[in-house]
Amino acid sequence: MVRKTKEEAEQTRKEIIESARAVFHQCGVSRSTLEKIAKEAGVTRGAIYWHFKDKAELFFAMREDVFAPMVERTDSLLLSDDFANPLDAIEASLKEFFRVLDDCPVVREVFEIMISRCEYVDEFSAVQEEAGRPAYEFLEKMERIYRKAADKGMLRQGLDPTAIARDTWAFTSGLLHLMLGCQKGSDLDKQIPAMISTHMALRRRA
Amino acid sequence: MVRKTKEEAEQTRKEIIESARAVFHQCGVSRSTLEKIAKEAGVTRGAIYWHFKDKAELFFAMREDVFAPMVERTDSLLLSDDFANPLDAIEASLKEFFRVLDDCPVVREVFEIMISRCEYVDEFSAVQEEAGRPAYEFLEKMERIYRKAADKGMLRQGLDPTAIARDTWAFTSGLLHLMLGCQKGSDLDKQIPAMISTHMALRRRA
DNA sequence: CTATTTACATACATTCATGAATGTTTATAA
DNA sequence: TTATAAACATTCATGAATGTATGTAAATAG
Repeated sequence: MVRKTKEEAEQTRKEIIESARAVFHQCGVSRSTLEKIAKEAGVTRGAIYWHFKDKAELFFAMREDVFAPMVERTDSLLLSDDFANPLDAIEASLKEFFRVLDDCPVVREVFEIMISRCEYVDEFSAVQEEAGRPAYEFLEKMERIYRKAADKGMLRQGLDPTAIARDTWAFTSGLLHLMLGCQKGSDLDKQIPAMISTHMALRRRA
Repeated sequence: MVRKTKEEAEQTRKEIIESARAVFHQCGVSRSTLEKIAKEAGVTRGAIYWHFKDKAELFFAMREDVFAPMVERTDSLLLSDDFANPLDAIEASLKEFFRVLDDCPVVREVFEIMISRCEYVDEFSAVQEEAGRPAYEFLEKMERIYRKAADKGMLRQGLDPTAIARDTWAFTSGLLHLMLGCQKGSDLDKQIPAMISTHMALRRRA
């Protein structure tokens, strides 16, 4: 039985991506053979080669599925007008980001793959650059919002918006890596909201 | 010409490690074949198998060569008695860490390999755990020193040593990852000392 | 209704990469 | 001085993994 309908084909495409995520997460990207992924998805390598040019393209597709919604989600909080204090927008956005990471296994797995189960060389160095752009955009957003907070007088005296934006930038990156890196026996997950609160409290007006 | 003297053998061992670092950095660990590494070192795979059980063991050796001196170096500053203010010890230690990373290519390459050119699965998941321990020890040290600073009255009012230790922990991890990840065209390197100063200034008594 | 694609499965050729086995000198210990 | 073992080089067998080429049945366009 071959030649499925268009919707069925789209479904197998999704199943291949799901399987790729599972196998990537378990074996690491380089040790994940297309045969394993195909078997996990209940298809043959032929199906994968039909939908994707090679493993790299499959990897990109898997990543994009998760990244875009994530950025949109956090940005909507970051740029929301519902917060009188811009610092509250930052705090809410950061907490939302890590909350999703904490209780959405799909998202978490993709981030774990990207952080500790992929080697960024050759075809994959492009991924690293693409992941670097959102990071820099995050920095710019932080700077803008901290400046707005300063204008509104919500920032603690003597703080430079650019400088503390960089501090928040590094803090967020580090939190992400620590959460996904040293997960095992640690109860870090539960302390993250408090850590974010502490971080923001450092820059609130007394 | 075979059967070198003991010192010569030790020398080729070191050359193998050097070559492994170069090849790991260029190709990523999984795509680094022992043949490539051997050729780079001017030996054959036989030599590598003589000195190391397999690629993983070679990887561990390469890592250990760089890590231990690094921890010792930063710890000596961190636990030094030369600083009247414990916060100065932290600041000096962090700056020293990133200074070495910045102008010692060997150290930088090893960290880059560990962060973005290695997949932490199977044999290598042990590496991640070993790298996680120093991270937790760093957290504990931070906590102790911040507490000491609090006792001496050098800490800004209302700050909890444990909480800001975690903040510094995440900050440092993030700085490391940002520095090694998004290196390319950014001038991040030059801003790192200022970022550390800013970070510490946030917790100094006004 | 049939011609053409689509959406795969199957088969094949080729290319590494590994680990072990074995060979070969030569330092070194006795 | 010689036996032993160190420090490699060479060779071999084997097992993936990849990409491509080809087969094929069913959906769909006309």
